Amino acid sequence: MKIYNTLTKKKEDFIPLEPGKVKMYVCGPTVYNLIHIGNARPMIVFDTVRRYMEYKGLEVNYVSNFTDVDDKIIKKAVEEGVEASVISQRYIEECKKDMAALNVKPATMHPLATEEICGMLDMIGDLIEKGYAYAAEDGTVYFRTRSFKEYGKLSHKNLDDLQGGNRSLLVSGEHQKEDSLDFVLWKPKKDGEPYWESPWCNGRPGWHIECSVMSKKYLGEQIDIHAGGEDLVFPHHENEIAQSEAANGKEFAKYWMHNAFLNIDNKKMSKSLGNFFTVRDIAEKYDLQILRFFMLSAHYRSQLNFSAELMDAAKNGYERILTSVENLKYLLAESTVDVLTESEGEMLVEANSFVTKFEEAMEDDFNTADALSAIFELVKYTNTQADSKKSKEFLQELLNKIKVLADICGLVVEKQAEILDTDIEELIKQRQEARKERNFQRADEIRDELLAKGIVLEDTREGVKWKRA
RNA sequence: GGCGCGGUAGCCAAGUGGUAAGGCCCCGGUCUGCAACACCGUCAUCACCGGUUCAAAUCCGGUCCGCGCCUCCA
Repeated sequence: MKIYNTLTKKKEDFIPLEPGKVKMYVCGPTVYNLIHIGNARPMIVFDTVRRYMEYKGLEVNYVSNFTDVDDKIIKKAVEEGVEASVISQRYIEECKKDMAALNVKPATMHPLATEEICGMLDMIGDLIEKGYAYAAEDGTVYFRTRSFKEYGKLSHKNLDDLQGGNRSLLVSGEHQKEDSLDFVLWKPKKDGEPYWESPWCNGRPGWHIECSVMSKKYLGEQIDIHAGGEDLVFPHHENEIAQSEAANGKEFAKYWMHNAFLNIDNKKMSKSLGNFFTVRDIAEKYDLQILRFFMLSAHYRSQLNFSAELMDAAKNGYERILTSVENLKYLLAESTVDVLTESEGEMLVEANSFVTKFEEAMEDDFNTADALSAIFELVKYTNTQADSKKSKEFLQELLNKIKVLADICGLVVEKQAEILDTDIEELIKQRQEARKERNFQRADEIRDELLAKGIVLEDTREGVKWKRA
């Protein structure tokens, strides 16, 4: 299994610190609103990474936080006149609903920043003691960036460029820093803000320290994979490395994975451009499985563009897989042969080549676009070979293969048993009778009537099938 | 200014040395009362220029175009 490592800018063989086990930390969202579709990309991508690893028999300890203390949360709380925790709790619940709809597995652990303050105070104290951090007059604690010799190794920046290039960005209140590159570990509260007591001042943590602390607490001082959106490379992940490695004295994460951004109609998504979509917005128009399929149709490290046209194309592609699965289930019920024949055995060997292709794609830095193409080839093979004369065992094997591969991608391809309203059932029966009598006008009327109710009929060789539009 | 990424068919997207996967959309056909589904078939020489090589979309140099990050946006 190869993983592209931002740290080394190379694809590397994945070797877990502990054989058979994976410690993985994925930076989660700040919960001040419903999550947007950009937030969904890392969730889907890294959930797929996790699923593939589990498929390969690795035990994945997957930790993903919710940042529940932050300026934006406080701002929203002030606007609504409620406690910050009301806002964060609300959006954590909503986020979990969206994740479930996207078929993103819950993390092994979803820690909250506000519940890990003690650990943060410990780590900050430790950093001060070791000379990596200092408290300013007003109680703000800063990390002494230049004291960490390897600072910049992840984002491949050198400190002098950073300082020189950003001198103009120095803002007021920064004068108390020893160096403009220093970043905040702990900051004083302002009026009306939530705060915690600390040796330096009543205040709250900086953003970066929480991930260092939660990662350490739930996964240990050294982890296998740390992941997130590419915008987090600098400064967030760079700062995490500085904090963790300075405090723990050992390499923090072996592999750093970053997904590229999702654009909307070729522009960066932003509220001011009016092209901002929450996952909930998309759910009104599409089954979220289609969004997941769409996200996996490109490599996670390439920029992906979102548009209604592309979602419609994704819908059609995704349904091609569903149709094949439905057909297999139908044939399975029709088949009267139980045992696999020799020629069917040979066909399964051929079908297996698509499974191999799928795995090879995933082994190569999780090339989901290529992996999906392997599923399509398997689907094509299935559509060509499967018919009601084949044995149940053969059909079941094909069905299993498709389901297993789709499940690695987190795609649900089996519609849940839907219950027909009795009047719909009755209409379908009436239409069949009309067709028998070659009263096609009546048959079409009924079909249109059902279509108006969102029921699409298909007269296949195997009988009448229906689905919701 | 610094660092980095990308330009492959109408659209999306794999492929990083040996004569272009897959999906969507068109078009022709089979099946079908029709439609839908499915199947068969058709559809590109890989931004441009030059170089290396027996051989390049794939390596090197240049040009044009698009994009990202550079202190809290996934």
